[in-house]
Amino acid sequence: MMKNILKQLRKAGYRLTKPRKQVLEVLTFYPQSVTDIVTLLKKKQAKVDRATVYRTLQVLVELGVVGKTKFNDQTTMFELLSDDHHHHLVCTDCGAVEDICLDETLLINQVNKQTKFKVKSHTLEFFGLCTHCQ
Amino acid sequence: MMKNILKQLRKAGYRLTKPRKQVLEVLTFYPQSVTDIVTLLKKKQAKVDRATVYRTLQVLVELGVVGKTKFNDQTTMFELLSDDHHHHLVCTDCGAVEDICLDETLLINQVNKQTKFKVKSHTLEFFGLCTHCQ
DNA sequence: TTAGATGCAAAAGATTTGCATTATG
DNA sequence: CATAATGCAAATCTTTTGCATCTAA
Repeated sequence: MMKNILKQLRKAGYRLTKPRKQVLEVLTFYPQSVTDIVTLLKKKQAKVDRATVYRTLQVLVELGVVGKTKFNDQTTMFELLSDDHHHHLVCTDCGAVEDICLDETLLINQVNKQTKFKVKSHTLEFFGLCTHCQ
Repeated sequence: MMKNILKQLRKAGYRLTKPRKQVLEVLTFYPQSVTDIVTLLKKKQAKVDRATVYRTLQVLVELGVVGKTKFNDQTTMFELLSDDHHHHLVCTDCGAVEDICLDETLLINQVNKQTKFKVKSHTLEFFGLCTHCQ
């Protein structure tokens, strides 16, 4: 998995530095804030500057390896992207995040029918109550 | 329209102050950043402090009169909500925003079928190229 | 060896908050 | 007239940037 990402980085002309590997080590398939990531790095004794974390995430998002999502409050979240294109169910009570796979072709079709706008990407998040909190 | 909002404010126990009315005057049905709003207010000679703009927007969002959206970059956007529940087509080239009305019941149904999560709200934005920029 | 990457510190934004003052109801 | 709301300034937080130093290739 991560091996693969490292290859992609190289292919794109980026160096495989220690900080970059360390950031990749703490990234997950669920969304984390920059602060989450920095905290995890500290816990692992990995001394990576916050600015470097930002720079690394920027590169990874560019490569399409990491997704950048905004939740309803303020926070920007980052997560590793798997092959399955999924969305989030965010609990507004406890903050838990569930993944869900949806078929959006119907939606995209609606857009194409209504306008000439060329859709390249989209964001879709759901907010509500998880099983625990309802 | 705005009369109606003022009534809602009153009913909720808020005072109809000059700053609140002035903010409402510059709000639109398309998304604007706080800076946009502050600039418009200045143009109109309305002296409303940035902090007051934030506080007012917070109240209006709470009342469900104003929608708060995040676009892909960084900026938080605010817009008056009309009765029609619509979504945005954001041009990644020129920044233009089109509205579009979609029927998401199919989507919500998919969610309900797959999980016990209780969906209260959702966000859905599309990014791509407008007719001009493609 | 050398250009790209990092750390650090400072800058730039965005948002929030405390408090004395103002003005709505 | 009581108190909710405002303006102002300061405090926080998030993200970006300049630059000297370091390091992967």
